[in-house]
Amino acid sequence: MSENDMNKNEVMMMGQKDKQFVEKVTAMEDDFAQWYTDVVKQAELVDYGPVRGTMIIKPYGFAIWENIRNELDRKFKETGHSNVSFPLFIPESLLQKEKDHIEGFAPEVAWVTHGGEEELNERVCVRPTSEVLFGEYYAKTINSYRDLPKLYNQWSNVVRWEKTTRPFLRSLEFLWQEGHTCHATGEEAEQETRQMLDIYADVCENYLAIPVVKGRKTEKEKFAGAEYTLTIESLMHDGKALQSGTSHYFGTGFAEAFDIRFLDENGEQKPVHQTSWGMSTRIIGGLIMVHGDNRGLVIPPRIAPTQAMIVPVAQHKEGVLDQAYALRDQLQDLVRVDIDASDKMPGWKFNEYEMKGIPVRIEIGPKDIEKNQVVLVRRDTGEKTFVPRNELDNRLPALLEEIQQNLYDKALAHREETTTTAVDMDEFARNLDETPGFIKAMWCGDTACEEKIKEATSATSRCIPFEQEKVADTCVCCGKKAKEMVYWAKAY
RNA sequence: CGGGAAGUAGCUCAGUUUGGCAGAGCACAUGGUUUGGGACCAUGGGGCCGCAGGUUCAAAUCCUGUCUUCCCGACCA
Repeated sequence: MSENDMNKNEVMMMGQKDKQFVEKVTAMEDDFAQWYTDVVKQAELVDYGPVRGTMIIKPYGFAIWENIRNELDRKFKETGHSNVSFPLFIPESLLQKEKDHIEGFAPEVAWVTHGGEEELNERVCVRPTSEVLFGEYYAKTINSYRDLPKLYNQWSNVVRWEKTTRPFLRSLEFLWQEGHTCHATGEEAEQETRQMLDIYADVCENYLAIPVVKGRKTEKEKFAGAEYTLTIESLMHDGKALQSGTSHYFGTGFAEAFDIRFLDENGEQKPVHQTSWGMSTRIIGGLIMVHGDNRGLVIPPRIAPTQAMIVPVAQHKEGVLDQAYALRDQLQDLVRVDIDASDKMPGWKFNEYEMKGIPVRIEIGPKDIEKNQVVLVRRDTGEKTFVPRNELDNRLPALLEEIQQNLYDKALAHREETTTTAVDMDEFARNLDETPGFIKAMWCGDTACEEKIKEATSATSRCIPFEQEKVADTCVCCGKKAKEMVYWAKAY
């Protein structure tokens, strides 16, 4: 079943009464960008801040971020990393120290020029990322091989003065984590780079139910100042790609610029080998665009702040609320369950929690109490099942797992359906137009071809996947001998 | 940064053409009746008409500037 068919069916399933609801959210087939904006607002994830491009992350949006954060943080700590907090400001002279780095970020840093009324001797920027702060600190504090490895991470906000902005996908300020590590050898640093990418992929696939392609960025797309950048790329519902997490290997480039040296076992001065890696609130944008539908958000159970919402029906009737609360008490050690006992109409609540993407709704009313059952309604398929109370402890967690798996399977199927191969530019352009998604195509390794492809189609190289596959012998653009297979797509 | 659209109650918008008392629906509060897909009746509260100038006896309305949001493009590791 194609995505379009699925959407039509979903709309049909809504029935007559929900037409007014549909008007609240633009249909994704009509205008995907508007659909995204509508969902973000209607699901109460964010509001806009007073400065252009800034956002207020509301309780529900932040709860989702907290769950993602907790999962990542747990894995960082399991792999030996420590959390720290570095300053918000970077003096200009420090930012200038690594040439490629400053060139990459200069166009989008925010500068502070005054403290109160007084002009500063040296202006300071608000961190767009913190490599230089960590670099300067490591230079002061690392002396011996015994100080290595240094495995630091920080959860912070950063500022990049973007021209156009959208909630989560591109905002002037965003939340993320940035890991910065130093190692005695290149091999160890490269292992770290890969390890962190694998953690990002794990969280994406197993918690957010977002399938990813792992690979390396081209020279053109890599991080400013890195030796190479590893990335996980995911595919949104509209066929555009989202860079979902990156892990950079710096070699000794920053160490040399910042003079981060250590004495090894033989008493020799050596530069450290570094990495940095980050994942941001941008991934929430990915979550919305991978799983969402015309009724709003769909949150995968493992990351959902509320996994099941109890909606009492005819709650004014004797015993209904008591039973509903008893149900919550019964379930709350098993799943993240909540109850809406407000005096809103049940239909209002149904729509509200569908908009918020809560994986399962549990209805309990007089008829259910009489039959000693509840009604479970899946958010992903809309399917209703009647479940005896004494089976609920087993069936509910099982259903949540099933939903989690189904969301991943659906997202993967969509990616597979829209991933095509192209051997020449005609086919490339046709695929991009007819089945927007990833295009697998061979590349000669020349940046000029990348630029040409971007100019002609507005698609960019997303990554050189670790899992290579030879789809032709020659470069899709210039026809010369191909070096490697690259995933291409229009990107966010 | 270019092109387009918009900003009036918490939300969606009417009113702007042709200057003359600040409006509706939803939401909110109170009371009552309701409750298996966005209930109903009654009463009530809520406004710097984005902001700053200007024109005028009089500005939501006309003029200038500016800020913000949305869509498209350019830019963006």
